[in-house]
Amino acid sequence: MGRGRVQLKRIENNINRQVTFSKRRAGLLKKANEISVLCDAEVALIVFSHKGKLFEYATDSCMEKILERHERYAYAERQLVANDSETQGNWTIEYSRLKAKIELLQTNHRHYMGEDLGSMSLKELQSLEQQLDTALKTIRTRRNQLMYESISELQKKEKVIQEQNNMLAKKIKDKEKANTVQQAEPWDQPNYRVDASFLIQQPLPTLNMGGNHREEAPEVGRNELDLSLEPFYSCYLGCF
Amino acid sequence: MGRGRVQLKRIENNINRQVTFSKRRAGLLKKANEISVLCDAEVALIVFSHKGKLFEYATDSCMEKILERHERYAYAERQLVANDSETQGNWTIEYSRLKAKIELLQTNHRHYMGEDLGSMSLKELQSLEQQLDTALKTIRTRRNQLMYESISELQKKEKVIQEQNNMLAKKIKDKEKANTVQQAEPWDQPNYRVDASFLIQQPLPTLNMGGNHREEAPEVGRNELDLSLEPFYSCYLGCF
DNA sequence: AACTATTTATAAGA
DNA sequence: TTCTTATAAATAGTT
Repeated sequence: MGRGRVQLKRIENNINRQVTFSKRRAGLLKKANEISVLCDAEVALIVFSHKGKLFEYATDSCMEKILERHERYAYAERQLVANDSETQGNWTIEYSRLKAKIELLQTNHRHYMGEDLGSMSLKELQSLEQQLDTALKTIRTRRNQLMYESISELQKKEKVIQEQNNMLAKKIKDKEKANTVQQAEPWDQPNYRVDASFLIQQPLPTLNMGGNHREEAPEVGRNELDLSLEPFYSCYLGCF
Repeated sequence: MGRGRVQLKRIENNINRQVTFSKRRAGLLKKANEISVLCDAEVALIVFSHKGKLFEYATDSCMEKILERHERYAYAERQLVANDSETQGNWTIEYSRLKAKIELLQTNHRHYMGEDLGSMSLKELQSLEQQLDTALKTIRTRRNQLMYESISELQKKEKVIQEQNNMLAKKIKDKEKANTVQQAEPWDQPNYRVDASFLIQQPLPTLNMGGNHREEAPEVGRNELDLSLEPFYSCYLGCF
């Protein structure tokens, strides 16, 4: 169905594979629904993309019900030999089934956690790598947003403080002037002016936190933070 | 696809319904296989005919594996549904199920913690890596939140500094006054400047938050945080 | 089950 | 992603 014949083998081109997947997934789900409705059948369809995203369809949106029905069937087939109706045997069988299930779940989970990877195919490993990559991108985007907002806030604050400092300096200067008028002498000292300037002369901190950290969270307790604002802000002056 | 259009509703004629079911079932299974192969997807398809007969397709003939994977995805939803579905069932069985679920949860958790990874296949390893990346994102988001809170703290601190500035100004004023009274020349003293400068000369804390730790969450109580913001934020300078 | 007339699905290209 | 279009496929009705 298309402009060219389709070879029934994996599409190597990444883009094409993804596009084809989207289209065929839609088609498959549609047809699953159609046969379900037209023929009064019960259908459960589960599709995991190469990247691990889940898509599913189930008649009447009742996936669990169908899966359980299937499980019963599959189990019955496995136990081709007769069970004595609803007696103790059932319990034992059920128990065995659950036990097997647990084992499978445990194995799967172990793999998700990064254990027992020896049995994974290259395909599977590639899939995992892709998913992690995407997630990482999203996180970084969000972090950047948050950082940007924080910086904006800081810049605003910086302005306010700076103005206040200026005001303060000016006030002192005025005072000095008044003094001069009264006393003349001492205010002529060159140092006097300098004395007030400390208000805006902030030491630029040398920080070693730049770039390469990968840690999740700072281990620093919140309430013991040294909130010296000046150096903090100064860090960012060069960033914009 | 045929000589007439299809109404998306149950085919009432029994024969027609059965025939259509056969045809469409074959088509559906074929397409399920195609998307699986072409797009490297993992597909599970379960179809129960109106009469209850089971037909199924699973990528690599590994139905159980795919169903388990699905179960992991839908676990949260499952928990909601699971309770109703088997209330009447054997208590012992129900108990076994619950036990199994608990076990699964525990296993999953262990995996998320990074334990017991030894048995994973390459494919499985890939999958796990993706999950970890996602976790990493979440963690970083949380860190951003913490940073935001730190900023709030900074703002509070800012207030304190302002007050200190005010104090300083007042001090200067007093000094000046005293000086005037004494007529001396205290302003030439090198110490004068230094005396006031304490207000802005904060020790720069040396923080080890930079890079290589991998702990998920700081075990430090929030109220004990060292809020020295400067180095903390500087961590990010390299990130933009 | 086979056979087609048609409808659908979809590969490519934009 | 979405739309368009040429074609391949699927399939409804028929035999």
